[in-house]
Amino acid sequence: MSFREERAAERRLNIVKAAAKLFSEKGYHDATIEEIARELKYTKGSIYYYINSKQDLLFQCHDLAMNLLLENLQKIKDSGLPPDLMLKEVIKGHIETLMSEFNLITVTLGSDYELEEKYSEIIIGKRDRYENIIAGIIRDGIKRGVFREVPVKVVINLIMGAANWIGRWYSEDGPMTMQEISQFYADYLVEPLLSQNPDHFGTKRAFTTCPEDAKI
Amino acid sequence: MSFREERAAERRLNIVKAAAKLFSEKGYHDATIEEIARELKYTKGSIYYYINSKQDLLFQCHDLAMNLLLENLQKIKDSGLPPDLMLKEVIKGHIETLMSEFNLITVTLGSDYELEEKYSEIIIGKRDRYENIIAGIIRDGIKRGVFREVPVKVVINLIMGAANWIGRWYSEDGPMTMQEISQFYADYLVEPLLSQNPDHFGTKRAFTTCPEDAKI
Amino acid sequence: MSFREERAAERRLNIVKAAAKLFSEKGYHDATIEEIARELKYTKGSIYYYINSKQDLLFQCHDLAMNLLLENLQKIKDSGLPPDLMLKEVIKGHIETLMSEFNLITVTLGSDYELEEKYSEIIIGKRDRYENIIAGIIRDGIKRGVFREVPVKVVINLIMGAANWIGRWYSEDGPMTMQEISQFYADYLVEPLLSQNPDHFGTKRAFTTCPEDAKI
Amino acid sequence: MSFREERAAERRLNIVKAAAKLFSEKGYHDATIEEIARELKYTKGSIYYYINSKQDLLFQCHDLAMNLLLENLQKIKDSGLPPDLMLKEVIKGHIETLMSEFNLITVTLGSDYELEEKYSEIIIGKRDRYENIIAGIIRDGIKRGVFREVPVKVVINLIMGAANWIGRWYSEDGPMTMQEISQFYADYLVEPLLSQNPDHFGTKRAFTTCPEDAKI
DNA sequence: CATGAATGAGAGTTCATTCAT
DNA sequence: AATGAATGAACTCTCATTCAT
Repeated sequence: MSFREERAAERRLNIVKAAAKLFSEKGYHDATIEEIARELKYTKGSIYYYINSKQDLLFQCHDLAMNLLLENLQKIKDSGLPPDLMLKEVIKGHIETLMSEFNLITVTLGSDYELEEKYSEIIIGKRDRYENIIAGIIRDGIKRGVFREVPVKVVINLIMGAANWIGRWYSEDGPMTMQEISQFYADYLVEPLLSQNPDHFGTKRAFTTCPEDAKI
Repeated sequence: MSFREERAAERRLNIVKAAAKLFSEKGYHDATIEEIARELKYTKGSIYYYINSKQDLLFQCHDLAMNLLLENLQKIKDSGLPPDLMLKEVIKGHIETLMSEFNLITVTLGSDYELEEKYSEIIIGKRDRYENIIAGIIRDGIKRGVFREVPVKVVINLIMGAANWIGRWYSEDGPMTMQEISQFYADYLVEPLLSQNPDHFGTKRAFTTCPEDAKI
Repeated sequence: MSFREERAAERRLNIVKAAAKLFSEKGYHDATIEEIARELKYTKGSIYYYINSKQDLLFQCHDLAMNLLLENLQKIKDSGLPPDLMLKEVIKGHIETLMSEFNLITVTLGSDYELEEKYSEIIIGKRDRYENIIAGIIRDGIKRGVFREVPVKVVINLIMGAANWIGRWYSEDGPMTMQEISQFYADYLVEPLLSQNPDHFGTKRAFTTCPEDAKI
Repeated sequence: MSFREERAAERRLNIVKAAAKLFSEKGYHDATIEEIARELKYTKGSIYYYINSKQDLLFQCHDLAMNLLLENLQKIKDSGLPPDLMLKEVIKGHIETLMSEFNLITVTLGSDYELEEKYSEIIIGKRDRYENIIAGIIRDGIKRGVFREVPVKVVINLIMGAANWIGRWYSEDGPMTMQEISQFYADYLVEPLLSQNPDHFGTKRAFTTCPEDAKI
């Protein structure tokens, strides 16, 4: 990549981040190209030298966010931890990526309908990959007897929902740090998955048995 | 209420529901008043005979949704069930209200920034009331030794996040019915709260101890 | 006129007066039929039983005002006073009618363009009649040597302008009463017209001689 | 000011003048932005590149007009003429500015209520300044014995009213030129103010004595 | 590269007017 | 005689996008 291309790439990234910030603050529609430009001390016209359209900008936010999440997930998957600890790391990593790249991810977790189909297909593809990797970890845990039999996809959605919601209420001024919260979430959300060994104590678990065909 | 007033009220409700449907499908901004009107075979102008503004319509969606949730919650609170069962009912009730009035709630759970301050104040007030009632139930459970000591608000947010996310992925064609899902969520999300009696078995719970000042 | 017709006529008049009030307060465009109706505790629909259109209402304000002015003028013209005193009475009468029917006249003196041609023709006709009567008085004064030779129409416009403007600034709380003001205006505006007898004193009047063809 | 800024400023001025023309012809409400654009062969959208709102446009008309009047007044005030001649110049200058910037001033003299408060405050401020300067001239004349004792503010309003009305009736095809008219007005309106020396001739002035507390 | 300028499609909103009841 | 309901035409304003310079 030549010097010029590099500089252009850097600017493009800045624009995406500025867009993410504004999209996340005011929503896709209420953030105008003008504002994004102003944020970077560009003019409206200049922005269009680097981007194709506002949609494109939104897509790039989504894409960047998914890439970050996937990258983080891959690292954890390669760590060789046992399934329960690995899943906890996944949850913690998800939450921490989420909060460290707040704007970016807020955009991603915002409504879907804003993204045109040709873009949304790509993003949905990555999201599926993300969830499938996690599903793999859980299924592995089940196979190895660490986790109970559960409807895997449902559990993933439950976990993702809980985690994704954090951006809605978390405040730095609250009594818990981000690390404490992510740890708490990880513990809270993995616990019900654990298959407590019936040999050791006769716990009657509250969970209804999972319908056979729901073990997705 | 006279016959005419009744009919007017009914129409107003229809308009709110149609708006909710479109807001939920395409987002607040992309749904136009014209479309809402078309949905009901009204003209754009006629809509304005019943409403004050598009914002007003959005507010009414939010308000209606919160009222439904509060109403349902109140019933459960008055049921006299023990805390763990009551909390499960709360979760099930939340999810089922959510899914039975899908459009309405999808709107509500969408981005906040769309609602102007004068409206959002009211909605936030109701949301706080809702969460405070649930907090009361959990605190009661803790006091009675049914639940462990936990950061109450964090738990509520965790639960709400998990539950609210369902609208994003649930499909009627999936392998689990709404009832099965809500039951599963209730069980899954209440389980980590239960204080398992240490006399009966020496379970080592995974939870980190909750920071003293976070026991909100 | 039957009882019914009489009542209808009365209502029509009330509507015109309410309209005048609002037109005068907020201007023709910013006053809505709805407001006019509300003022009278009617509904928008009912108003249309009595009037044809908003324009019609505006026209009736104009017409009513002109009739009042003409009526008053006629009385003075018939009084047989000498020209200078008569002109003073005209000015005082004009101002007092103007201020006693404040709303009505404010409307009339507002911009013309609001009145559609078919209506404005009628009003302009009456205005011309009004001015012609006054012109007659002045010309008579000139003929009788009481007034100097002046461009009559210009003088009338000067006088009307000064008088009509009063509505813009007069406040009941001011130091002068309406009567004092109208008297002051009458004196001030007639004085320069008086032909001071050159036999008695050699006043060099400031007035340039009036161009012959301007003695309209 | 760069070349570009200069051109932009010029366009803005053109837009204001075009707006003034249409406002003056059809009234603020009946003149549409579309028409203003058409007048300048712009598109509706382009107009909004230069202005903020229609109100803004109206305000700028008012403001420009007041600035012209104030500028003109200042020049006369600095001329060092004796009070009577100075006042005549003021009247002539007022009328001539008025007629040379006909559209602009017609807008200004039109109804007030059209201007929103935040704007009207500014304009009223300037109008007050204008009237106060004239009041100063008259008071000076009174102090120096050139003018009689009169209620100053009332006289100013009388004069302004007479002058402002000219726009309503003046036609270039009439028998008097603008200069002749403005001279006539100046003479006519100043004459009753002059304190004719009672030593030279025993004129009995028609004026009622001015109420003591009205000598504002 | 950058930008001022221009555009046009469309959105929300208002309101005089009509009409069935 | 009165009114709730409905309508449609018009208007202001916004903004993503384009383009000449």
